[in-house]
Amino acid sequence: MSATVRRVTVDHDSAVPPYRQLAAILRDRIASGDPAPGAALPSAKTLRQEYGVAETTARKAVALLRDEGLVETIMGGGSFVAKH
Amino acid sequence: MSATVRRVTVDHDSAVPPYRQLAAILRDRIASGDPAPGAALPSAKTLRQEYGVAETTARKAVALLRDEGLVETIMGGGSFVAKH
DNA sequence: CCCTATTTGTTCGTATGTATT
DNA sequence: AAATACATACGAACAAATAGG
Repeated sequence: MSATVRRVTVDHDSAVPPYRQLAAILRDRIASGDPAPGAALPSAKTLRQEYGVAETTARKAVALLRDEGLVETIMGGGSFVAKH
Repeated sequence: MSATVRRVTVDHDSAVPPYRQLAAILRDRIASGDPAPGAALPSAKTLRQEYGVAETTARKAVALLRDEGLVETIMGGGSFVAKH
């Protein structure tokens, strides 16, 4: 019974663009409760470091989640997981 | 009875970001029937030249209209005024 | 209240990939 | 095959809002 290992990185050689991959990763993290509703997502700068993408790419990923209503952003404050 | 002259350019010193100004300009143009429904908007490159903004900024303006359902974009083809 | 660091918003320029014409 | 057009990425820069001491 070997557990399935899921790679949690961004693959720049994939057909799926990095910003969509990162959005998917963040969606999964939120679905698993980390970060929890009301809690902040990592900053764009942190996402850049953690996933090896440009800061602008990280922002684009978060913007996608914002458009989906999954997160709410406060300018200068951060992006937070929506509660409802 | 002097007609009101409306400036149709992007002001980089305005509080309103250029991409929003350009989106408003294009909205007005579409509302006035130019371009007409089904017709193509100027390309991002043309918008760059006509309004003095970066191509990426022009794309962001068009993306806004796309999100509003005002235009439809065909990759490699162009952006067209929605018909309904 | 002030100063500083952090964080998001936006722009620009450049480069590459992919689809259309 | 070539030119045009959209999609995406990266890096650098500055503004504006926020957070913390």
